[in-house]
Amino acid sequence: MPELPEVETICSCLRDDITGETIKEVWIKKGSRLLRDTVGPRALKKALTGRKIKALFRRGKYIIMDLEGGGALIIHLGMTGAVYLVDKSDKSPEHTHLRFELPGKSLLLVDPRTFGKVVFCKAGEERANVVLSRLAPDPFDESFTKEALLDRLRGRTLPLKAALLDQQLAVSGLGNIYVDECCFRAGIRPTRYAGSLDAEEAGRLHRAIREVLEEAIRCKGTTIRDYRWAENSSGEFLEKLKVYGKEGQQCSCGRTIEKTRVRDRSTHFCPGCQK
DNA sequence: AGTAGGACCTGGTGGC
DNA sequence: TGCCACCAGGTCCTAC
Repeated sequence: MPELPEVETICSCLRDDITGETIKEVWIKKGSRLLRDTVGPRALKKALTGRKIKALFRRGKYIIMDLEGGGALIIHLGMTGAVYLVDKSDKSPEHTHLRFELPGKSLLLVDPRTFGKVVFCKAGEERANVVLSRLAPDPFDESFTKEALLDRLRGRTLPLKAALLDQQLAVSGLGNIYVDECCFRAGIRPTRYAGSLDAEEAGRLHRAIREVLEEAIRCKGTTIRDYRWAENSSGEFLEKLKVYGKEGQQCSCGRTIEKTRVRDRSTHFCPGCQK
């Protein structure tokens, strides 16, 4: 499940290989659900063919491919999406939705469960994109401070877990796995009301979010089920998880990790370490 | 406006 | 062995 560290890893792996390259040809899966929120396949093909890739970067969990001369392709990988390069001679695997022919290589977007999506923004409309303009600060953005975090959570009556999963509320880029890990590192129960955090706790949470994500990026993400950061490679953060998927196991403090549900999402915490 | 909960989707898994 | 219910969760939609 691609969250911020996985998306960051994908971008940094692909960046050098595709920046400056021209999209020679575009193939789109017939009736692809990933295009449900953007222009039709014919228009998309026309908009991309012959264009040079100017930059590839990330905002929250979104991948943004800037095109030379304006315009951008915004990609969200949902739960099971993957973007990677293959040889030109390689066949597209099952569930390939998009294939760009680049000089010497092919760029694939593969997504079995089609929770992901692709949106094309015309020149000058990139900043106006509805999704991106509403996104909460990126955890590594200067504007993401402990004061801003406290401020955004203040007065909220929803569970902290739900607040951190909301990409528009306090911080963007966190998903189910990293929210649990960040709350554990901060020593705060994810079931608490978001507005109940004091300044000291918000400071701990702020630091935990940056530390956990930095470490996960160094590990090239977490591999659980279908996520791969590139073809035939997997992240190593799985081994560093402290609570996610560890229910019934012993925490280093001696207590047993518990699993509960918050807003219908599996939620893991240590009753000893997290108040 | 804030909050809650269901829908979407399909591969993998475990029970029978 | 085969079948099937169930689970995973990011985001969007609707209801209150």
